This record gives sequence, C-alpha cells and structure tokens, in this order.
Amino acid sequence: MNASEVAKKAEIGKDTLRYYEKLGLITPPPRSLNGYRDYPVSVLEELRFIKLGQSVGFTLSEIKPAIPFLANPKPGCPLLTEAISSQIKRVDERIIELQQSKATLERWQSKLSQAVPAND
Amino acid sequence: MNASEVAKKAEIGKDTLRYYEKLGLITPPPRSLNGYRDYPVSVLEELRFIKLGQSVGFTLSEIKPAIPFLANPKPGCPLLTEAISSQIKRVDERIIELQQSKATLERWQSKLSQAVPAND
DNA sequence: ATAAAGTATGGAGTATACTCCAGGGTCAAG
DNA sequence: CTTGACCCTGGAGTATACTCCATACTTTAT
Repeated sequence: MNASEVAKKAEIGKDTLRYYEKLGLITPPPRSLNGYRDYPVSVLEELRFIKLGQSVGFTLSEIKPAIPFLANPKPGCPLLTEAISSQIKRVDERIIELQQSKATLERWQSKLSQAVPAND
Repeated sequence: MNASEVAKKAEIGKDTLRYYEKLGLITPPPRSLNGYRDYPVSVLEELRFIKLGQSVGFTLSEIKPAIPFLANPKPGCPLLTEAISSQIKRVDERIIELQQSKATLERWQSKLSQAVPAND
C-alpha cells in the first residue's frame, strides 16, 4: 500500500502518517525501488491502536511504547497485556469521570430551571 | 480574594488565571486601589465550569460563549439551557465512544491471550 | 528604612499534534 | 516526451493551552 491508500483507509492525512513515522509511532515501512513507502497491512492496526489510545486521552508519547508489542504479539508477553489492561482501566476511570461530569451538568441544569425569575 | 487564593482554591496556576482573563473566559475582576485583582467568589464557579468543559473535551473557545450566561442565570434563558444540554449530549456520546473503545481493547486482549504461542 | 514576598504588565517560550510548503524526483497516459 | 498526479525531503507554520520571564510597583515584617 502506498501513502494515500493508507491515509484514506485510516482516515488520516498523509502528513500525519509521515509525522507518526518520524516519531517512531509506526514501524517504518520498507521502500520500493523508487524510494516510495510500501506499507504493510499491519500499519492499519497500528494506526487503529494510536487512534484508540488518543480517544482515551493518551498522548502520542504514551502510546508509543506499546506499539512494538503490537507488531509482535506473543501471548504471555506481559508488557502488552499489561499495557492493554492499564488502558482499559484508564478508559473505565474516564467513563466514571464523565458520568460525574454529566451529573454535575444535570445539577446545573436543574438549578437553572429552578432559578428565581429575574424581574427585569 | 486575590490571585493566589483563587489559584489555590481552583487548583490552577496564577498565570492560567490571567490567561483565562485575557481570553475573556472569566469575568474580569474589579481592582483594588492598588491595582490588584479582587476576585468575587463567583469566579470559582466559572473556573469549575471551565474545568468541567475541558474534562468533557471542549476547547476553551467552545467553553467561552457559555460563561456569560453562567454569571447571569435566568431561567428560561434558552441559550445556557441549550448549551448545557448539548454538553450533556456530548458527554453521552463520549461515554459511548469510550465504551466502544473499551470493547475494542478487550477484543485485543482476548486475541492476545489466544495467540498461537510462538516457538522461538 | 529595607528586604522579602506578593502583584502587575507585555511578551517570549514550551509542548503537543498536526499541517503546509518549496523544491525536486517518479510514473502512467496520451 | 510532456503533462499531470503522485511520491520524496527537510523545515517552517499553525492552533491550543499553558508557563515563564524581566521589569516594576505595593505591601508586610523586621
């Protein structure tokens, strides 16, 4: 796959792809004879993982160390397993946080609907 | 209240306080004779609102327009009511997104635990 | 009266995550 | 064999949200 295909499939910009490569977030794809990047399908999984991490609030630097394990998934590899369970834990915490935020918003809402009508 | 008190109570930096004021996120506090800012208690509510918005994923520019209504809450003010319900809606969407992320992570996890043991 | 601590200002600097650009090579179609 | 579309590179630029700095005035304690 070339850059535009990957970019299209992963729904990210081509520049972002290069940016991620520069940061070491995706495994550098082999090059064709002409020097063009020739991405393996697995890059899509890496990109999904990155997007997932971001959606959960991880920064790119936090996501980075988990990527190599993704490329080489051996069961019993405790590091990736651990990375994923800690990510799940984080998602759970975030969900609770958001539920609390929602409750706060709802309190705000009901406070508003009960506010004494201003007589001006 | 002076800057450090507010900063301490709201758990933000003094610079951030000034930054928010510059952005028009908080109502500019009156000044004492010496020129020092003298914050009303209501600034804490504004700051809570800002933090809440941020925790839900709003940018400061998105939070900004809702602030004035907060300072002057009249029931039936449709704009704030609307702002808050749209915020609640957004929180709900975010929660669903995160639940999906969690499901993805769990799929990943089980895929890993089922991976064929590499014989190397 | 003087020093330390607090506040003020405008503006510069930092970190994150892109996003765009100039200049140049490559490739497929007509 | 030229034109247009795509790829390459390094580096600059943008947006967001702070965070720090130098300079200077005010207040408080000794």
